[in-house]
Amino acid sequence: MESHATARRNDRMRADAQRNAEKLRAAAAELFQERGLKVPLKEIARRAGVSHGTLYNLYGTREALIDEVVTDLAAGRLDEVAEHALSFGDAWDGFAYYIEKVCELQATDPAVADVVSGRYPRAELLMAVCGRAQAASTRIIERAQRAGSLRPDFTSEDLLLVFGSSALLARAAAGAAPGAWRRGVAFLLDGLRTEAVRGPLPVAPLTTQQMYDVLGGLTVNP
Amino acid sequence: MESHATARRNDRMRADAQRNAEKLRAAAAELFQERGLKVPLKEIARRAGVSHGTLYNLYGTREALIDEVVTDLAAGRLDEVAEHALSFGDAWDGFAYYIEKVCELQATDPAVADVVSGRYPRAELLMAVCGRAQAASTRIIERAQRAGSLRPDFTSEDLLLVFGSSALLARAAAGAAPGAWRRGVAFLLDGLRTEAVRGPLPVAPLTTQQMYDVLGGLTVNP
DNA sequence: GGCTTTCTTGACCCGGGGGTCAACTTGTTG
DNA sequence: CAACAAGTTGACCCCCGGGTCAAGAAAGCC
Repeated sequence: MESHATARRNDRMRADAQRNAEKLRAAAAELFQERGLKVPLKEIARRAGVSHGTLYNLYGTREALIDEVVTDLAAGRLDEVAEHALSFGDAWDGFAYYIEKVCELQATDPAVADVVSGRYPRAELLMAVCGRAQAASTRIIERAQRAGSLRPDFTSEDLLLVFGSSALLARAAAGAAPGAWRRGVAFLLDGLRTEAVRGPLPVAPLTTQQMYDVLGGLTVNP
Repeated sequence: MESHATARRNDRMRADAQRNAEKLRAAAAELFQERGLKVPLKEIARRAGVSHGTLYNLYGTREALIDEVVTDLAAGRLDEVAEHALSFGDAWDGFAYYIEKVCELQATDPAVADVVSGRYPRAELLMAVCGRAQAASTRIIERAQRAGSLRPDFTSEDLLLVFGSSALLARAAAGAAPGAWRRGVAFLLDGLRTEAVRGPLPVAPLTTQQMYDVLGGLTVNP
């Protein structure tokens, strides 16, 4: 069984259908970036100037639309940040850059925030992006730890949780205090240096599975 | 004009109304503690074994119910923690105790989390509690700063934001990784000591108003 | 016990979001 | 240009949560 959108694009679609698909892509991109990945589908259709029935017909699910519209953009930006972080001469600087930049991306683009932390597990391409990002951050973390500047008890699961809560904070503060998240990140970074360590951590690190579960709940619960 | 619930309790209510009010209080207390202050009112009525119409009749608004049921409990616990924090010989230890304890309260009781961070600004008594808590944390912070152990650029607004995001994290992690928040708090505390400071913070502290706005958005947006 | 007043009930309204589908339009193709 | 297939539309369904209110039940008072 083929995925909805994929099947459609391989076969030849009628011209108007192609136009509509394009309008929907554009509208979705806009709204995802403005308000995150869970904007009402009907609203996307409305902005595209198309019936919501058409959206369902062309994409079938929100996840297909996400894969179509958001994944590449997010992937590009995240990869770029990770790559640049690894190019720093000083491992700590690279690590700090990575955290700040990712948090900044999240703060300026709710869609990215949802990619990093929100979790749309049914969006396959998206999940691939997450996997790559996870691998990159592990490299960045381990590099900084090998250099002795990042505390050794910090794990990449911790990092994801940092991203998750920073994203929430940034979103809540977007109107009243854009940039507030920078203070939080700054406090945290100061606490992540090896010299700042004052004792063992109170609980064991999360497993990857636990981390996914937590992230999943982060944007769902409220 | 008198508030709904207050007026009702001063006049003599019919016996069955009193019983229902009590059943509703009990159900609300349970559900608020289980799932936070925004459980559906109809569900509270259901658990109380009463029509939702009765709930509206007896309390009128969610806020009145919150004031009736949650405020005292939350106030008691928060006051107690603050008081104990100030009784520590070492100012830093008191500060650290305060943060950890409040976060723990939030993690074990979603209602408290909503009191501390979620914001129900129409619940008057609740807001009084928030004011007291705010005052207490200011004292705790300033004490630790005077002792030289807490970094001087940390404000009570920062503290509230810490509480806010910790609450979200704790709630998301409640199932998969209870206690995960402790790692976050530990990292942060290490970053809040004066010795950890590595430079000036990137942005100015929030005003109290900004902080309220942010907190308000924290539990609303997702 | 009857009569009044108070209270409770549940059907009903609203809006919002997700999702489906018969009837219609409009491309496309011979 | 006609006829068929492809695509579109919007009315319709669902569930949920908040909120109201006329009718009926129950308490209290004499």
